[in-house]
Amino acid sequence: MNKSKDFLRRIVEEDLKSGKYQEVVTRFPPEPNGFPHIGHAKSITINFGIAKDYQGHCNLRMDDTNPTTEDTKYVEALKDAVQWLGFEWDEQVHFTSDYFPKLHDYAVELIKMGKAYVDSLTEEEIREYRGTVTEAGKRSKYGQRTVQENLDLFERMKNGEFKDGEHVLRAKIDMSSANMKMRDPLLYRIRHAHHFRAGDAWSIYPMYDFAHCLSDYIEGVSHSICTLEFENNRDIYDWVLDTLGLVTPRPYQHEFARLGINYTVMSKRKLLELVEGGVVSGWDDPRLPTIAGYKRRGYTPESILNFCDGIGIAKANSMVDVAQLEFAIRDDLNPKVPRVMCVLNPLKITIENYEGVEEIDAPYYPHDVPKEGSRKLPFSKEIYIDQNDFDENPPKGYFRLTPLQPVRLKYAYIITCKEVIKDTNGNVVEIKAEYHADSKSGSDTSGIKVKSAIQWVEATQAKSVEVRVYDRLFKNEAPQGVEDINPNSLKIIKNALIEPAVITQRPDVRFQFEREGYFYADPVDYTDENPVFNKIVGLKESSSKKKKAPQKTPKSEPKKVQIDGEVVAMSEEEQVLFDKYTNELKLNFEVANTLARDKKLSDFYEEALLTLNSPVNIANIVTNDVARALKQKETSELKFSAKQIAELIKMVDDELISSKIAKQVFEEMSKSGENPTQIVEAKGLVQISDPDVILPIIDEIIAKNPDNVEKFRAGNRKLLGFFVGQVLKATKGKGNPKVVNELVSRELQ
RNA sequence: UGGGGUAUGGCCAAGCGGUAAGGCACUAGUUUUUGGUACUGGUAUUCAGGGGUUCGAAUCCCUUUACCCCAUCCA
Repeated sequence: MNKSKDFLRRIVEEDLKSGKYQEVVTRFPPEPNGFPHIGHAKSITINFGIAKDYQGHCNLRMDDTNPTTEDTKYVEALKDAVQWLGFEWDEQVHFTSDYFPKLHDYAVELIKMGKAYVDSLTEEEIREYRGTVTEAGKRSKYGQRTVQENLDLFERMKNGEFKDGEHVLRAKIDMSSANMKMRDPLLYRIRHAHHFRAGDAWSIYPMYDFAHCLSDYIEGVSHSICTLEFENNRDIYDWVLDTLGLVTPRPYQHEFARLGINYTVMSKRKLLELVEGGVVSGWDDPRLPTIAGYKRRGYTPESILNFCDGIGIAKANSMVDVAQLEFAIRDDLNPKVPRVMCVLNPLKITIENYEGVEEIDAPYYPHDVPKEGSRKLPFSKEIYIDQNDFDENPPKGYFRLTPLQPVRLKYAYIITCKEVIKDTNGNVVEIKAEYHADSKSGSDTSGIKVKSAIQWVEATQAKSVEVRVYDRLFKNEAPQGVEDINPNSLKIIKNALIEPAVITQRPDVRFQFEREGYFYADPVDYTDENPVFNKIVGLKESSSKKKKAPQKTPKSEPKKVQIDGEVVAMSEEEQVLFDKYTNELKLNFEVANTLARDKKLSDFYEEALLTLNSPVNIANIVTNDVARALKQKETSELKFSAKQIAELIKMVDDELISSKIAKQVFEEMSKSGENPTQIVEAKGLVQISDPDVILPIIDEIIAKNPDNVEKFRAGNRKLLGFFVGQVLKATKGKGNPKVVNELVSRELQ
């Protein structure tokens, strides 16, 4: 139960530990312009889950900055989703629109700072001026406007003096930024539209990039968690808060990968298409990946939560297999719901040697579900079984009823087929059978061996019900649109037959129809007169039962050959350096190449060489470790000098310390800037090479790990690293690894 | 093409220089009056490819490749 933490929780823990925040505050910030889907559920479990885990809190905030697309019906759906999943928000639901006045004031402040201006270019011009990903953009001439002008214009925008699109407010950042998002992003636009909450009070509305960070700040959010596609927006997020001088504690944005599931679509646009195009019956169509859809289908909140928990949180775009979701719901329902019998495709059986009626007591739960409850099953000479449970010409390995193979009617008797009656088309329409009176379940003395027990219903008392059998909405793993719709995603069975107790006793709303799957009494269409059940998910089927299993070829794909791209040629200058390094200094090709191509590195290297003539070892540490430090910083920002590196390598050359220790010292040095010799002395890092000291430690480790020794001797050579590591750890890293390695392998023989 | 990300089994995903976790899927067996469940076992000589550093690399360095995001007055 030591499940490792995801990267977000790790960040939160660090921030709490370092005192950056006293309390973690997150938020779930959907735009109320569509129904929430399971991707939102992931976000909800992350945001509310983290708040819960660290005793913080999470706000539910409607990001309602675009009056033309949003609607209050969506906020209800969003609230419902959060509640259904079992989370609570503090006091009230927050709305970005509540902050419009504050947001406006911040905008004015920015203008006064000369950091925002009113632009009056047309929409098209703005696009042109923005440039492209490879070409810089250029600032509009309106960027020259004075603070006074901007203030005045912005005020008049607010007062509704202009038409939509006449002006916008933009941040004054950098029109040539490599990050397109930073090319003077729009902050406010004019919209003479009715806002579902703010009414007609505003004629200007803030853009996402301006409103979101400030709303987070206003609410005291500590960790603003969003999906990957906002990575580029993080720069604006920081810019706005920094520019306004909104410091400690202020929120920081962190991104995770959104959820993708195969055989379905998740984008709001595509979902909307399906709903509006009438492809599905509505936002709560049970085939949709919407929360409303899952809810209507019969999924439990627990199953969704467990699913979200199971898939993890990371930054790699991924596509989760629906099988994982199906597992979550089966796993949740299996120990909870009553088992009942329902025949989906009825086939009449007449038991010729049975007379009268009886009632059979049958438990609602199987032996492995520790729950109580039972019902009476009527039994008579006329019953129905499922068409699939009889086969006149069975394939090998068929367990159910055949002309030659008897079968048990679950909880009741064993029957044997006597006659198969067909219609004019050759379809089996009825079976005449005989039952074995001494085979009654629980007191079977017949000695007949059957391979299966099947579900059945008594003909006269069975209730006719409608069963809606759902399958995946799309036939493709990564569907593009309606052309990929699975034509068989909904099969309505009007006259399925169910045992009477289900309708009369109503022991639950969710059931397992034995040997079929899990079903849910449809919360909308179910009535006592016309009961309707939705199939939630089928039972898992072992491969032997699957008819024509869509056998996926295991793998055996030829290994992909990866083409190497071309490396940029060296400049003349670099080439000279490269030749010198390989020929004179005898550096290996790769090291020389790295050094020669990087001016910062080669300069640093040459300087270190001045102090110590150990070209190879210095080259190695410079290309590997110094290079890492230099990735983030300039040479001048480094805490250590080339001279100190030389000093460090001197110790390695003198075998005073191992290269492993050298790395450790290097880390220390790059943090503190202390002299390497001092670090070595202060920490007593001088290496131990004396076998007399090392041997006892090795023996101890060997004595402590007898099973690993055995495994090693059995041929698991990888364990050598384990032992060396243990010994090195015991010497606090001071053991001479080369010596330790030799001694360990000798001792283990 | 500039910038920002990401690559670990069929699908997710841990791992942060010292024995490649776990779940789903798959598979074999045991139990079973659900071809369900439960239980037990099997499934990566290898971490996108190639080099380098190191006694030791999925982890550090160099390099190549593939995929995703950014040029809405959407969020």
